[in-house]
Amino acid sequence: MKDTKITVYNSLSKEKEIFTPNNPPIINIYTCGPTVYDHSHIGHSRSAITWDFIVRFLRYVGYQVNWTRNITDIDDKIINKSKEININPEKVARIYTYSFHEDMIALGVDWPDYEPRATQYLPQMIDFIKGLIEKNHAYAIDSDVYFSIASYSEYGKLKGQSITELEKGFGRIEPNPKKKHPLDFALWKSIKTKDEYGFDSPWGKGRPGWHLECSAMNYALYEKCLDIHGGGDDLIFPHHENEIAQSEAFTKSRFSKYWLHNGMIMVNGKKMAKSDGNFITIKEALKKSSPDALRFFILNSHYRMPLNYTEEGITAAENGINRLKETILNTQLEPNNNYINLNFENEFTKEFIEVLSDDFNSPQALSILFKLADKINLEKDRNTKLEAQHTLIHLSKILGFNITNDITGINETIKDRIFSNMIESLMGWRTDFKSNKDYKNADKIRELLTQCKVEVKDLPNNDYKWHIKL
RNA sequence: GGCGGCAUAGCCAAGUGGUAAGGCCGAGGUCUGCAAAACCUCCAUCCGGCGGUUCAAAUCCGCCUGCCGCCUCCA
Repeated sequence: MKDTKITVYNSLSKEKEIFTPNNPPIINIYTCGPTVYDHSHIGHSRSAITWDFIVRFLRYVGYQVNWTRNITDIDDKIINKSKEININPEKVARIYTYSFHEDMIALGVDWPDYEPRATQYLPQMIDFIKGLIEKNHAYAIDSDVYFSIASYSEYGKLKGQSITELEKGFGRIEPNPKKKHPLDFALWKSIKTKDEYGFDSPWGKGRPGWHLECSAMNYALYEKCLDIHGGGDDLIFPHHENEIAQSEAFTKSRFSKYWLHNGMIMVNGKKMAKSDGNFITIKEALKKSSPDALRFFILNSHYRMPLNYTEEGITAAENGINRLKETILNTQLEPNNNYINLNFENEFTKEFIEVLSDDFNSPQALSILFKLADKINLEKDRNTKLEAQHTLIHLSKILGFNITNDITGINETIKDRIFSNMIESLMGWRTDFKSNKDYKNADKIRELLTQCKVEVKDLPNNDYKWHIKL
C-alpha cells in the first residue's frame, strides 16, 4: 500500500473528506450503469471512463477493489423501444448490452468485477420488497407496492432537503391518489394489460421499480455498507435518494460511506437529450476522434465539473494526447531491460499520486505527463531518459491511456475512412490520366490497386467503382 | 416556485488566503533538401460585476448579473 491520504468529495456531506474505507485494503464500489434501450452516448463514456480511472488509481495505490457496475435491463424505455422496433424486450436489452460492451472495449474501459443485470436479481428484489413490507416501510395497494418515505426519517439527506422542502418542488408531478405520500415511490408496478411484459410476484404480474435493483443487488453482492457508490449527478435525486431510503430502511444500517457523482456532458452548452437534438453516441464520437483523445478530453477536466463537448475541444485533446504518444515514438524507446533498475518512485510519480489523491484531480495529473514529455525530449543522459520514458508510460496507464499504441491510436472506422480517401485520390489521378489518354499511367494505378486487393471497374462517362477483392 | 452548481487568456482547463499549472491554437526563432518532430522566446498585472474582511483574496463574506443542472426517464 502506497503511503498516501486520499480525500474525496462526498455528496452526502457536501464536503471533501479523508477517504477511510470500511475494511482496508478492500474497497467495495458500486456505480450505476446504463439502461440498455439504445446505443450509449458520450455521457455514458464520461461516467465509464471516470469510474474506470478512479478504480485504476485506487488499485495502483494498493487497494483491493471490487467494482460492480449494473446493467438495467428492465425498464419502460426498453419496452417502448421493443414496441417501436417490434423485437421482444429481452432481446432489445441484449442487443444494447452488446453495443455497450463494444463501446467499453473500444474506449479501453476495464471490465468491472461484477456486472449484474436486473433480470438476474428478481428473486432478490422480491425478497427485498417483502422485507420492507414486514418492517412497515412499504405498503401494497392493489397490485402495486410503494415505499413509504415517511417511515424513513432521513429521507432527503442526499439531496440536502427535508421532506417539507422536497414537497414544495412537487407541483409539477401529478399526484397519484393511491400513494399515501406524493413522494412515495414504486417498488413494484403491476402490469396494466394482460400481454404486457412482466414477471410473477406475490402481488401479481408486474415489474420492479427502477431504484430497487441497485439496492437489492448491493445487498446480494456486498450485504454490508458499501465504501463508494457512484453515478452521474443527475441520479442524486430521486434515484440515489431512494436507494438510500430503501436500503437503510431494510438493513437498518448505513448503505454507502461515500457518494461520488460525476458531472454531466453538455453538447452546445446543454445537457444531452434526444429531444434537444444534441445526442451523440459513443460510436459517432469515435468516428471523429481516437479513444485516447476522448479519454484525454474527459480527464482534462475534473470529474465533478460539467463538460461541454465541442469539436474544437476534441481536436485539442487529439493533439494533446498525440504529443505524448509522439514523445515516446520519436525518442527511441528502449525496452525496460533488466540491466537497468528503473525507478518509478521518482518526483513525477510522487506528485502524480499526490494530485490524484486530492479528489482524483486528473487535469493536474495530465500536466505532470506533459512535464515528463518535456524532460524526455530534453534529457541527454540515456538512463535518465529511459527512466522518464518508462515513467510516462507507467503513469499514463493509471489514467487508462495506451500511449505506446501507434501514433494515432486510431480505430477501424477511422482507418477505413483514410483507406477510402486514399483510393479515391488515386482514382482521381487515374481519371486525369485517362482524360489525357495516358493509359500507361492509368493502368499502373489499376495494377497498384489490384496488388492491394482493390478491384477497379470502369463505367461510362469516366465514372468508376471499386471494391475489395481478396 | 423549491434546491444546488458554475463564471479564470482566442478555445479547453487546474488552482480555496501569499501574488495565475497544463493542453490546444497563434507569433517569432534554431534545426532542416522539403515537411514533420524537437528545442528556444512570446502569448491573463489579472481571475463575471460591485462592496466588505485581511498586512495579503481568483481564493473568505454579502449583494448583483449571466449560464447550467435537479425537482419527470436520465451517466
